[in-house]
Amino acid sequence: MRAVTERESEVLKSIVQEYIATGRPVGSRSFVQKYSFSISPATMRNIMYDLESLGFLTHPHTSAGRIPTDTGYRYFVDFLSDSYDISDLDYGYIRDDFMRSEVHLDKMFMSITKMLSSVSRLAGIVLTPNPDFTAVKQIELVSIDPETVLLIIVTRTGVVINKKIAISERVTRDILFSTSNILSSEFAGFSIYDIKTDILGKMRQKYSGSDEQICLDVVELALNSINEQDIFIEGIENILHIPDMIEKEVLTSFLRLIEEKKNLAEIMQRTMDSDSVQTFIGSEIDNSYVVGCSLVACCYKIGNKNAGVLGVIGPTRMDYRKVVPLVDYTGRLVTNFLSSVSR
Amino acid sequence: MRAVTERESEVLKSIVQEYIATGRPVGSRSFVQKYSFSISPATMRNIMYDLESLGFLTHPHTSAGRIPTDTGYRYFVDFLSDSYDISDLDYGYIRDDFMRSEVHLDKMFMSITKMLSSVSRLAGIVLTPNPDFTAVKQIELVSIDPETVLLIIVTRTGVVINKKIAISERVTRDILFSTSNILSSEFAGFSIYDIKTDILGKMRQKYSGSDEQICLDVVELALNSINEQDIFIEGIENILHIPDMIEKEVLTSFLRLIEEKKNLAEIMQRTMDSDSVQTFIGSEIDNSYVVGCSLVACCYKIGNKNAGVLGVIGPTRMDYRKVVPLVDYTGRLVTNFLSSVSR
DNA sequence: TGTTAGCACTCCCATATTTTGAGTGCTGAT
DNA sequence: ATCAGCACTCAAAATATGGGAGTGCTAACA
Repeated sequence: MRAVTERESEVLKSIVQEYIATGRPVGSRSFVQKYSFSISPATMRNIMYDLESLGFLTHPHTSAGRIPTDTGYRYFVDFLSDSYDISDLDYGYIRDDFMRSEVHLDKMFMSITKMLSSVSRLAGIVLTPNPDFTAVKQIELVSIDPETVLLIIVTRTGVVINKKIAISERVTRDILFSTSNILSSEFAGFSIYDIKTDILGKMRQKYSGSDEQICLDVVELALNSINEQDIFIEGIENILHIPDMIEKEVLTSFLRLIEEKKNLAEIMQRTMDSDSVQTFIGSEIDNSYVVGCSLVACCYKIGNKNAGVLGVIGPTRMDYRKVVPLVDYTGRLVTNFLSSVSR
Repeated sequence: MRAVTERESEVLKSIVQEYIATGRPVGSRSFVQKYSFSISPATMRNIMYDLESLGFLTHPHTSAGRIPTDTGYRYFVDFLSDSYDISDLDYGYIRDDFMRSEVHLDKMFMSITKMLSSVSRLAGIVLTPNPDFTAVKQIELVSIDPETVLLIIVTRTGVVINKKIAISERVTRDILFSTSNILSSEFAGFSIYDIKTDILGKMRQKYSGSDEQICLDVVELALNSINEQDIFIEGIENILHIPDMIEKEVLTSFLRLIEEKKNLAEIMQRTMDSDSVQTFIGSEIDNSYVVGCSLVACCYKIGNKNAGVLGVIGPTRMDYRKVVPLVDYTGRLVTNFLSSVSR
């Protein structure tokens, strides 16, 4: 497959933009006119034909204008879309709004989700931080009945995680207390990830044979089963006011997508490796069923580790030039906030 | 306004049933035929006319059949609908399914919500128990930094509630520890409600002037701010496959309803006073905006106090004969489960 | 060889027109 | 009270019709 020429690129870019703006198939004549191309409609048709052979465009029926394929959007987003500059969009008020919001972390994420949705006029989505990567501030063991111990972890971000642990052997309150102290002093400042991969091993040697050993084992088990990532979605009703979505197939795939939160979390996770905004267009989201929807997402960090993901879900025909910088900006905002709060 | 005659009742009942089944306005001729009424269509028209004057029926336009008004549905549900018998519907498998599910309470509620949605083919909804009414098993205070104490409450149902408390005055670990012990012994077995209304007052007298007094005050504050009721909703996409819902107004009001979880929780709360299944038809849900949606809900208990609410949301034209017993049955199921688990 | 005008053809779409069928409301007779 | 009969209504489906915006192709031109 041959490369795309300069002129073809330019045309493709304009076609995608035009289609994003109007939602109607783009035909040669009016398009040449509107965008003041200095070529005739006939030439435009030839270019369109070529772009179609290359897989970037298609038409709904013989005598209709062209619309972008998923591949076309992909090429547009990767190479052609010049995002608006943040400063042009004036997101200052977002920051102000945001800073006024409560310190409670869950509420913060909820308000971020709402904000993403209301600014983009699409659905906002936030995956809360993977606790593995947040630094532990304090850790505590509390006996709640003879066979159960409650493990409480307070993170630097102020989140409280608790996990019940079944404990078979008899462990006295004193042992719990001393283990708590040991854990707090040894774990403080490290992330759960560090603890699991590194610290626990060292401690096992250090305390082998002692009474506290028993506790260490179950604590490890408990740490491995921590899985407190939540997903927030807001603005579903925005989506329904979008004409593209009324097509039953599209709407169904959207709803199935957001209802299967577990699956959605996995999809979001794929962003975790990257530091920049990622777009998932149509079937790229989930090769099975998704039609007509796209996801724009990026990570936010705690410390210097990617901890969670936030973004926007909407129709494939969305204004990436605006959505991408919005997601980008919001990501940085959350990153900054979390680093200020977990200090 | 005069009373409804026997015959009118019978006709109304059949009309509502017919409309629930078909979704099409019920006209006199075909209706008389289908239901083998021994009257002529003309007479039927007269009856329909009367039912319309009474406010139970309406027509979409002059030459269309009749459809029930919200008042009509209300009358139907209150006086005319003979619910299916549980045994006819064979919900045994629900119980089996359910008993196989995990003991973790959140997961239990989630699976109940899913079950309600999949059996009714509508949206299932569960309001988790008001912690006020669940008995406290254990209570613990843990210092997490000089100005903050974490209050941990474990309920008999195994739910862990935690609440950060800002504490201004210097409180030593020892005082926290002894307060924890006092709280655990004094509170154990009582509900948070009991504690707030009764126990705390008595304790204040008992410990007035002591070091622990300081803690008691903040604990009271913390108890008052506990508000851990969650709402689970599942099966939203079921709703979209229902022809009644495609009307934009209906769909929007449905989505606005379920998106405003806080508001929805309040609506569900209204069921708390009653021990039987409640139906909210159309505007009864929320006198402002709701059109075409109904809520069928009932309470489940912990001990003998109504603790939470579960139910089904769907179009007003839903099959109450099936939905009502389903909700009823599920409520009992959850009640039984909770009493078995909190023993 | 790339560009373009011209032309035949296609097909959607909006609009109007007609037909059909299920319905109502009324009236006068039983 | 009940009901047959009839005129009337209206939505929805089926059927035209014209126009507009589009494509693809070809042949000529720079």
